[in-house]
Amino acid sequence: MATGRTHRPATRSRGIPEATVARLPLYLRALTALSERSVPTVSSEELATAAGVNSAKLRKDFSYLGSYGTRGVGYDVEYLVYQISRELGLTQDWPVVIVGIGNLGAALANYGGFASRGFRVAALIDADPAMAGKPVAGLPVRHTDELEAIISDNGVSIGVIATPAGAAQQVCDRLVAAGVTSILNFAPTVLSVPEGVDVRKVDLSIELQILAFHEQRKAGEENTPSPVPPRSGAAVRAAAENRKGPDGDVPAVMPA
Amino acid sequence: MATGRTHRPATRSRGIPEATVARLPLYLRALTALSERSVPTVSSEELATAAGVNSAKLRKDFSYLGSYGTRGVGYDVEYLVYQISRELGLTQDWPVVIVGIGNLGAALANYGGFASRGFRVAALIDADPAMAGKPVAGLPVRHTDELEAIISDNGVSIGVIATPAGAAQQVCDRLVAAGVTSILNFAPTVLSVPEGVDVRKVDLSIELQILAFHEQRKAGEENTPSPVPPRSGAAVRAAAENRKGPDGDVPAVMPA
DNA sequence: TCTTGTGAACCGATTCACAGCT
DNA sequence: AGCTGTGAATCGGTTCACAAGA
Repeated sequence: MATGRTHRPATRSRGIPEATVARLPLYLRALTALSERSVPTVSSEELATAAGVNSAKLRKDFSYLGSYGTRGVGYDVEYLVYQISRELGLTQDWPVVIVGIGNLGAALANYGGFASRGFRVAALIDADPAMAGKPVAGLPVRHTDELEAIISDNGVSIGVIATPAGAAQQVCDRLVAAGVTSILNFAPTVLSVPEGVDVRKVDLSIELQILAFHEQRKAGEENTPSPVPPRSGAAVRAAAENRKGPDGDVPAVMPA
Repeated sequence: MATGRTHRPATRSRGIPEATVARLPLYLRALTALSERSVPTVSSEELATAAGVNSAKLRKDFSYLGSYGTRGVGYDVEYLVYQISRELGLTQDWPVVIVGIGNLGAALANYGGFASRGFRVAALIDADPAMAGKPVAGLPVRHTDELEAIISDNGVSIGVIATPAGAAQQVCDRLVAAGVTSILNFAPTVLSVPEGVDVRKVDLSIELQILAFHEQRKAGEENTPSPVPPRSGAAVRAAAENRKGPDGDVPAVMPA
């Protein structure tokens, strides 16, 4: 990595670990709840419990932001809410576009958590001309033709893709060409983007498959004598040759 | 962690790294696409590109499953599809329930990728009596009262929570009490579950906040002389005392 | 000759444990 | 006395680079 490394003398060097960044929203949510209950201060232990992490991790995370706590006391809730909000960039507002207003896109448009916390739905975009003009979540759906204009008119830098998998890459390309540099992808495809563009993926079926893996594991522990019979290299090859698995024909596995 | 450590003599020890498990669905998707195009074999390099990872990682991942490739040739697509499917537990089918049939729940119910790949929507459940009986995605919505019966009648072990945040924990408790041991949570809350229950979280607003963080970082690199003015401990304390941030009053940050 | 499979080095993140401050 | 902040140890995961094998 050849980042110009801002040579700061003694103070905290920029560069918060990615894992920490991913937890800041969690802390922020917990802190916001405390703030609403007018709790003035909170210890790392209490806050960690509320956020579902352990206290050492939380303290280390906060230490990357600066020394915002008070030894012997804890953290000032309001102050921390502000610091984390600022660190995450939530003190400014981010216009976002949602592309693909099917069931999921509509659900996202209606999702309340979207509007709060500095995010604002600037436009809903769909390729279906029949959708154009229809109001969804109080906004008229715009046609894909307008995509570039919408992005630049609103200074949109974050795009949400909720199209079918087949359309995702080309929508992505258009978003990027129009100036979007952060993408949240709900379509079950790998998107390729140029350097400098961030993509985050939310994939229902991947999550379910991960759960199924562990679920199967649990079931196996209870009643299987040997969880999976280990197979020798020879057996493996043989099975590969005649398209057979250890327990019968290879089943037709469904496409994504 | 006090897992009984199954002492297997020489053969591959059980225990696929979590990071690897999380990528198996990705490989499976890429392989399924190749399979549909009747591609017989694939090299680690090609498959890695299709799945959006690097080839060394992919080979290491596969090595945990066994020696399923052929040196100098690559991997047999059909065979690998089957092996990964089996490893993930997709050769059996998993009945799932979706609780909370609002916009999101309905979108999930309609999501095609759900039905394929061994997952079957056993029931849609909602607390609103007015919803009961209404068909969503071809299934009648059932009332929450029936939750326990539905779980046990259908042998459901995977539950999807798409309720508002406030209801999520109690729905979770009921699911777990009824026998569910894997939960996919779309509600923006930390769920607490007993040992042995897996929870995976999908959280739109967290993903957006992470993107915003990086987006802000990008913007800062272009035009800010010094990204964030470093603040001394004294200044920090002072700010905390009078509820002030470095650039004004602490703004009212929205709740989740 | 080509591509897999894997030790070994490396790197980031988590946990431990305690010094430092209130 | 109590709780934060952080070096040091540890762990899990990634990358490197090459030996093994088709």
